[in-house]
Amino acid sequence: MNFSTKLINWYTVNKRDLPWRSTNNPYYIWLSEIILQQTQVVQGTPYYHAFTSQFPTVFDLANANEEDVLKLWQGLGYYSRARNLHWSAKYIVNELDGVFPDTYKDILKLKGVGDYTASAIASICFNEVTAVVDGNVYRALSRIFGIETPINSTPGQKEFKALAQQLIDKQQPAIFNQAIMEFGARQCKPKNPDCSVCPFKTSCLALKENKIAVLPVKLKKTKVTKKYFNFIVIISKNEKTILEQRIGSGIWQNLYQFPLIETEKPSTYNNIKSKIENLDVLADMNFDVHLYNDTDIIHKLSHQHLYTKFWIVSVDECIENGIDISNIKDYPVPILIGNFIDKFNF
DNA sequence: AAGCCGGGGTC
DNA sequence: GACCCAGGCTT
Repeated sequence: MNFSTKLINWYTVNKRDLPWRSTNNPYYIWLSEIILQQTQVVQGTPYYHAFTSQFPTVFDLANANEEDVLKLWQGLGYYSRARNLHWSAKYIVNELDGVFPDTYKDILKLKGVGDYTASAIASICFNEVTAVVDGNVYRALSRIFGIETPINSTPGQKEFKALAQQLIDKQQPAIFNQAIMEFGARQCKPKNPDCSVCPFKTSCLALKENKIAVLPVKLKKTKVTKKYFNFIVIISKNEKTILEQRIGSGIWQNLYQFPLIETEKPSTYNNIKSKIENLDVLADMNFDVHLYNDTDIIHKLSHQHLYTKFWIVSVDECIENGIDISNIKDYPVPILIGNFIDKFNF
């Protein structure tokens, strides 16, 4: 039995019933693929339902405000995905008359769509024979074929793409692509896979040579840096607070946050209080400062650990700028801020 | 080629 | 703690 037949037989028996498997509509497949980039199915599924419900067509998404798209994306992370998704929806509507591109080459022109996502959409929706290579495929192929080329190197990416393209079932590329990803996710798992029930157990080179735990090979790891964040939560007499939109480069682009004072080292009360006094919005005002969280909240991103303090600043005067606290949940915020807003009793 | 970009889960 | 996730963009 050849590779594809073995794989698809396994898939037929073991596949999950997932919402996006019941459609070939490229708009829905696109939504699912963007949502699932670097995201597990269990985490992404609620967002898939939310997006298809709130934006049933590409026109609905294109007509939305970016802020509404970010709000719906809140909590999922990698927010450039949401901004690019919105950009591409407008591009499809304005430049393509709302017709979704139907070839790998044209799908690749969408922002936020790279080789993997273009291959997935082109094969699943349009039966184009373009092999997908995601984290699951890297793991499965590196083990079955005993390939030790680092998967995050340029030669590795080319080698695995070529191998997948050679293996793909040209009669049913849509099924093959979904099958190999599902196989990597459910059978050829990162840790402790049950190789005794694997359809490739007799031929898998990694199993034969006891290399399951060391494959796939990956080049180094990005080192994590520590940052010290102080969020200034202003509460005025007229029940307003200040939210600022993050602009420019860096994390959480275009999301909102309380005014942020970043320090080189853990801050002290006196240290922060003097900096709060210099905030323009509080010029010549009397206020009281107290620390909300006794111990730092450590928010972990992929390459930063944010040691976070929330400082509550009560102002016994009215402020003119700022937003009504009653409307605070309308703004898209990073989950670190969102958790605080949910817990804090304004 | 290397660094950056989230949040949640497993082991 | 280390590693992973239906990756892609910027420098």
